[in-house]
Amino acid sequence: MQVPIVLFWFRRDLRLTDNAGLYHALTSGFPVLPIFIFDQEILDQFPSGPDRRVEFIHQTLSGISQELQALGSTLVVKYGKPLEVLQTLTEQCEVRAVYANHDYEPAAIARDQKVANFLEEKGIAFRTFKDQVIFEKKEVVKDNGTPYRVFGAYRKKWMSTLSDFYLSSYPTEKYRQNFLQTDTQPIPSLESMGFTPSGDTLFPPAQLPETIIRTYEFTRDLPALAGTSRLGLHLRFGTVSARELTRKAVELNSVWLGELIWREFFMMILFHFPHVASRPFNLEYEHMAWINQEDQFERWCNGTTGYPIVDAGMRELNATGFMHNRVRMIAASFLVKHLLIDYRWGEAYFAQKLLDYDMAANNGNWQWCAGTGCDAAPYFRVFNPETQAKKFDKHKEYIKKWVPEVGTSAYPSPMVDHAFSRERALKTYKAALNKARGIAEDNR
DNA sequence: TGAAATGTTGGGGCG
DNA sequence: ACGCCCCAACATTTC
Repeated sequence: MQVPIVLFWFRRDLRLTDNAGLYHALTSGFPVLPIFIFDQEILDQFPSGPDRRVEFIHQTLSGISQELQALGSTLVVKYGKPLEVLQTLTEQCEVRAVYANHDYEPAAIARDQKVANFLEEKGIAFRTFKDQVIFEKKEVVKDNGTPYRVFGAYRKKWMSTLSDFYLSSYPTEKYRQNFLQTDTQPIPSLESMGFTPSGDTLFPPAQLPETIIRTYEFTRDLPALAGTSRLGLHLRFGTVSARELTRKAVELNSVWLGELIWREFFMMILFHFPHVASRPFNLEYEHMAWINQEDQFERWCNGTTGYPIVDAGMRELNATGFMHNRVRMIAASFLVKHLLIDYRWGEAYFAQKLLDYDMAANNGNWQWCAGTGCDAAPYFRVFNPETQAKKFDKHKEYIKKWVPEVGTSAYPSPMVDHAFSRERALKTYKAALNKARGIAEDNR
């Protein structure tokens, strides 16, 4: 004898509070069975060994599972292909609907389309909701209905569209009794999915550091300070609510609010221009004659370029899965402009290493640095790594933390000359544009 | 959310 | 006294 239920499918929204899709599931009139699927096809591409992001998800799911257990319910966690897992579950249980939150990355959209087709065949509703952003898709577009390409204009419209309506929380905790009452199910171990625990179970806290946010614009560029929120990881996996953060940002600091709007800007860009996932937003830069020298890329990855601020950043990334935002810009600019290595190489490296990796933000910011992106830094803006270090790490506190041998014979000399590299970058970018425009004229 | 090159201004030394 | 030069400081332009 089976009771009809609905599923809530956790993806990038790993929290029980203020969760749009979960709220709608809990108020559907049917008991809710929450599920999470470790996507085997994605995880199998990852190298075996420790993976901090998988561990973070695993740890978070354990917490959710315990909370549900205390309510007499459970979280069902599976390791497999989403479609197959859903097929099995819909055979085992009488599922009336599947609830989830919107996911905007191209691969996620394709996955959800397949799931939607399957569920439709079975006569099961697939109900999805906006949750990870304040405004999605076409909610903030120009008056003529086309997407913005300039951040300042987008922000203005975003701000004028904002109202309390968009920021109010979904009171999921009021409906906790609507989880399906059932026995606890175990969560697959990291080992069973091909990973080994790293032994480091510490992650940045999911609370907004109010003091840091209040003074954000005065401290955000100083990598030696803890002057940034470090909430990227939590925004990525939905362990904080975007609505709650935005409410606080409105209250505390419009500059920091701007960072949240940048996040939505790049998500909007990826949604409307999915080609950016693999190609430059500005297609003229497909004509860039990247040098792409592997041994140079390796030195950048390892943090042995001979430019201390770049090396400090890369070593921080390699050691912790985090890099301070100012240093991300300097390191990215160096790879792209000084070494003339395709921004996609750097993008892929950050994707592999960053705990807070988010496709839209990573892609948007790399393209911003490379000058290939939407409303990007102009190509001729070339960071001087030494000037940047003097400005933002005057006393070399950050540099010495990550590059202790700086100033000794153990530290390499600069792998490329700044003045030379700068000139070379300017010439190469200009040549790419000339080529693109020449071809465009031929086609007329 | 640059940096470098070039241009302008104005104070002070000096003949 | 005055013009000239130097050059730092600041502003503008260019990449």
